Amino acid sequence: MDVRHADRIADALEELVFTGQFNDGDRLDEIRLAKQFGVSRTPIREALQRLVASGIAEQLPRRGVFVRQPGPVELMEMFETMAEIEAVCGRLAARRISDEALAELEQANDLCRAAMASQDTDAYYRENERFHHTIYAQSGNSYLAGQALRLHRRLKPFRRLQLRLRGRLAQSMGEHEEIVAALRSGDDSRAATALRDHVGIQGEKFRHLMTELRTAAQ
Amino acid sequence: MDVRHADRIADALEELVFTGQFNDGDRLDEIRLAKQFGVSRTPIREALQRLVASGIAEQLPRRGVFVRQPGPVELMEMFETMAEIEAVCGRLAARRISDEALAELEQANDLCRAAMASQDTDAYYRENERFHHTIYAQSGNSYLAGQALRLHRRLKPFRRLQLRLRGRLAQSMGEHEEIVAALRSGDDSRAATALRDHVGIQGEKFRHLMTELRTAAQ
DNA sequence: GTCAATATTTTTGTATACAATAAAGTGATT
DNA sequence: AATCACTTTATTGTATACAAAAATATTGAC
Repeated sequence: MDVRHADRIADALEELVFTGQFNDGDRLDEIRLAKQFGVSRTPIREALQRLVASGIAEQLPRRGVFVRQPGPVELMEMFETMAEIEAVCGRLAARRISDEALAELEQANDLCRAAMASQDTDAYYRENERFHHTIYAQSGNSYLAGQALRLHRRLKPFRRLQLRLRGRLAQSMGEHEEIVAALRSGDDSRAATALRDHVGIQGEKFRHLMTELRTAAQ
Repeated sequence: MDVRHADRIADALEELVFTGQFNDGDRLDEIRLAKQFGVSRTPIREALQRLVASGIAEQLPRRGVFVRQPGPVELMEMFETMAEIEAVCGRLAARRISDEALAELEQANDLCRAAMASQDTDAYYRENERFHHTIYAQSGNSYLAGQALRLHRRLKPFRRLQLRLRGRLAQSMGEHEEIVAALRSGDDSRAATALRDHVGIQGEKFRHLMTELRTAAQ
């Protein structure tokens, strides 16, 4: 457990931002954070650099670092990008996926279904993540998979809100099955479409995300 | 011109890595760099953090920061990802592009052609970039456009090698015209395919990139 | 009381000092 | 000669000190 303070603090700050402990535009005060974490400014500044690099915060030279929560527009753009990237992963995976991975997708779906039945939200999220991560990996392009993973993580706190919608879980499960079927058949454009529609936010999903965002902001 | 040392140094180091002044695995010695740039270790360390964040270098805790040049496999993956992301930009742009932007694409193509005729390599690169950046922007998704731009920049040094291939420029111009035609017709899948094929590396292009890489490594 | 000019405080950015860990060197033992 | 323990050196990570810029407070004129 001998990890650099800077890394530990960066993770902690990320978590704080993601869980809504900071509002958009809040200044991340070095001295205050240093006292809070019981370290000097140096590791705090390194951690802040990491937040800036990952787009969670913004740096104004000689002014400070400010948290930057995505607004509705940017959030929509990020979800659209995620949908398109997952579609690409699916397109490539349809031609490259292994039988083992197909089995893993189905297993993840089974466990998702079980989690849904037993109201085990955590398990559902875990298996849902495994499902998507497997598709990223099966794109056969680890750079692309890394990018997908990165954005997936960035959107995590917002996806959480989204899935509370009544009946959404059952619909999501059906979409997962269509995705697996498309991948199994090797139909790349079908897989791309299925994933794009699954991840994308339109119609009811969009309306719901907006209301959730409004309430979360207060 | 009152810019932070750390930012200036990060840009300089990026440039040094991109222009091949460092080999894969080279350690970026803080003390040496500090003397070289005439500053203390502090801004050097901030700059190194930025390189690590952007994937140009890797950090091993309590060991140092090492430059990480992509090998042939990762490079192919990055080019494939670039091709797919450009395809996505094209797919979205086909439905969203403005008449002004279409005119700008054609102007960029005209200037590309002129640059080709007068052997003005710099002008060619400049207009080629404008062509692609315009398509990113016309995706109507500024987050996606930002990601595309980021990867485009990362691949810049390698694209330079690639385009030296005799006759490649003329072929590239033809592909540009097909892309514009697809965008003008609003045919999203045609635009996606045209861009994917244009950016992707297959057949002769692949073989050529590999030999260029081999010679560049020495 | 308001506004501008100036002084004070705060905060960032950089330099330096120090502590902890890893790497390199040294010598004894087999 | 090779290997292991131990010492020395070098390098990273963190703390602190200082300089410069920005933010804030204070003073004085009107």
